[in-house]
Amino acid sequence: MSKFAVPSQPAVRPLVRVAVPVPLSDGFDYLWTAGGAPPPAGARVRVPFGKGERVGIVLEHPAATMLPADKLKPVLKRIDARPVIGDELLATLRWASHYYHHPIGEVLSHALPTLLRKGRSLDGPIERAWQLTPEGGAQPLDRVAGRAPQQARCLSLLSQQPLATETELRRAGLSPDVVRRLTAKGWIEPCTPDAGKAGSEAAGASAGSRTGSSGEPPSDSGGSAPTESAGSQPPSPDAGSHPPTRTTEPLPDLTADQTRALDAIAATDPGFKVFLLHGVTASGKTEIFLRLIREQLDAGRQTLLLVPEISLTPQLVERLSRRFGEELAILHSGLTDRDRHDAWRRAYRQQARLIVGTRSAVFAPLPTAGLIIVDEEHDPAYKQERGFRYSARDLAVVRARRLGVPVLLASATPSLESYRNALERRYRLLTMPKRIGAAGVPSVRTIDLNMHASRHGLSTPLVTRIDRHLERGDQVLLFLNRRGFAPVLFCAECTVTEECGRCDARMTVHAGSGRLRCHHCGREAMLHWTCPTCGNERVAVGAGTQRVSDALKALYPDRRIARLDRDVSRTRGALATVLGEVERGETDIIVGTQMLTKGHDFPRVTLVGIVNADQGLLGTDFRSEERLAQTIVQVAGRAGRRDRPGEVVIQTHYPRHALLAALVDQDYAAFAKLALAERRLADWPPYSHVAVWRAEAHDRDTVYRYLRRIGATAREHAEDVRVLGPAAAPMERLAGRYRAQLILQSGKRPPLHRLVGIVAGASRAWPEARRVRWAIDIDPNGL
DNA sequence: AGCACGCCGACT
DNA sequence: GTCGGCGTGCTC
Repeated sequence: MSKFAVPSQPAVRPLVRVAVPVPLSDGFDYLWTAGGAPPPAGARVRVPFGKGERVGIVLEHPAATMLPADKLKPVLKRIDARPVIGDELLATLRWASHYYHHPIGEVLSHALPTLLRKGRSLDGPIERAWQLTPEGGAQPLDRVAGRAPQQARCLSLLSQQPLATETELRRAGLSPDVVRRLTAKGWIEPCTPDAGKAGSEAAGASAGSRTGSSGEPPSDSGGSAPTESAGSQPPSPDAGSHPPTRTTEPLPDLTADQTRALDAIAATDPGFKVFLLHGVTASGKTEIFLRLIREQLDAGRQTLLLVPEISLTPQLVERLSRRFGEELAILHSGLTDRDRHDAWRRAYRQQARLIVGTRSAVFAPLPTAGLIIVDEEHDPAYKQERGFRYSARDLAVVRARRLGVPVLLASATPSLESYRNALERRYRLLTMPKRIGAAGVPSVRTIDLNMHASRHGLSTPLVTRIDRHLERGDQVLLFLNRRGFAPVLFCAECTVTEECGRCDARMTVHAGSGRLRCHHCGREAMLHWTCPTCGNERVAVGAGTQRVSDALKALYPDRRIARLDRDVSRTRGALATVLGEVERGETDIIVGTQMLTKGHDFPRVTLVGIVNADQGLLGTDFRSEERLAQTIVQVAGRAGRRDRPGEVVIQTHYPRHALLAALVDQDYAAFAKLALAERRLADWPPYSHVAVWRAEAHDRDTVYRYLRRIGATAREHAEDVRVLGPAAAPMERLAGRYRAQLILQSGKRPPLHRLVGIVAGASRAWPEARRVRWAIDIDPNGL
């Protein structure tokens, strides 16, 4: 009778709590009726959900449920015998779901490649790819053809494309036997399919027709009982032999800085530890990575290397592929579902021991992790800006802690968050202040635009310097973070500029195509120079990359001038073509945007001009100065890498600005300390923690009605949390929607997270919440 | 998020 | 008389 009575049923039917990929709840309870032990946490199951069925992931096995018995449905079937998501990753993802206030089902589905999300089996063959070895490439085809025509055909095929997959070879009518014989001779070798493809795309070559189709049965999804093929299990650390990896090139000698950094890492106790490697451009950070990765491979452990964008780092991928060949797996959004599935499973099966990828690769399976590296850790691309708004860099640290492995954050321009952690000894700071070679640190100076007029973005002193460097036969790089011809189309008569109409933004003039384009929503319109209201001739004010490169062509008709921005790189292969021409010295001046600051090095460039630094100085955001400093230092780092001294000039109306002064007179570390002092005074991150509550709708009132209610509720419950707003987002209208935000700020995380949890829980039931698109952004990149 | 049900306008 | 608009509610 008492509520403490022991349940009379001796055996309760087991329950499983399942994460289903819907933006709701922390899991749905189901019955396990199939007998035997229910699937373990991290394994996929197919469950009835609403009218249909979904693939979910088992979270736990609760002893009891709040749900009335008549609502409980049984699990339809088990998909995996073993977890697809191991305990460590599952725990990290549950933590992330909580920390970023995002539903667990969606968080978990982010961690899996599409095919696994849909229920595709873990088992099944992984397609291999083959490429020519140098010896294979050197074989005279006609001689081979005399004795082994099939082998010759295979060699010929592989000389026409960088690699071929098993399917492609089979389609070409080449038997596995031919492939085996050629491998035995050392004329061809297996390689990483995705690496070769990334490389070949970067080289402008077509990767051919290998999409979608596969040699695997198309629908083994969720089918029969899971097979127990050995390959699908996470093997013990030393299962299988370590395939020999190619080291065709001798290891380069280390600089004193590199040796010191590596020694410092080697000298620390094993286990979790965060290193911040602050190495100036060209100080040889990559070689540090390579040595550390090699060490892990030799110990049979996996390394995860995160990079901001694969497509911009073909050089790195190529270098990794050369050194680590078959042990490399690449994960990024540009892969086909099929390739991603394969790469993911190679990591899961430990056939891949080096996993390189962008943001979402932080969720890669790492059954024998030994090290995590985050390259360019300051890069905003690590933050996902929609849906599940996580920071891959921060999650890398969280994951490393749980894995008990070291994590290396590296950058020439560390984020202020990481830098502060290093200064306060929570992270171990490793510095590499010197460049490899004799080039030394470039000289940096400003050009005061108040004293020197600029035409088409170019001031006389800048042009003078360009002259000098060109005459010496050197290359010039001009950086301008603005595409198109001009950002403003202005009528002097009406004093009116052409606006987007859907956004609070001006239309950018694209003179080449004779169009106006909104860079925020993509809207396009015809470009008419005559003003529609008064008929006056309008003028283009300001300069974009197109205008600057046009002006340079007029100024230097005999020089080869190239432009690189998103407009150019949209054309397939154009990025690689332009970069290749610059690299080979076939270009004299390269003008471009952000794209130039990432990944690629330009060894012949001796002058870097920053056409306009002022946009960043006038930014509204607490992070805009940090971003500008990072951009300037990164682009400056492209100059004079080898034996030639580099020169950097910055055009600005604010040459006395303290930030620029710090960068000109000293270095990034000096800037960072200055910027941190300002952040502390203003109580911005990393000295406070911020969550932004964003909302948007077609109607302005709807947005504010919602956010005012969020604000009121937040203020009601706020303890140690400041609630600011609601206020308009920096661009209030974007693509026809009104956007506003509420800022929650606190010196401590726990009260902030508690408050966000309370308000989020309450607000989900409000009718106001249904009328807006809303999101909670923890640790926002910007406001 | 999907997907249903449900109650009010312009069409064959 | 129907097709279909999206408001509201539900998913173990």
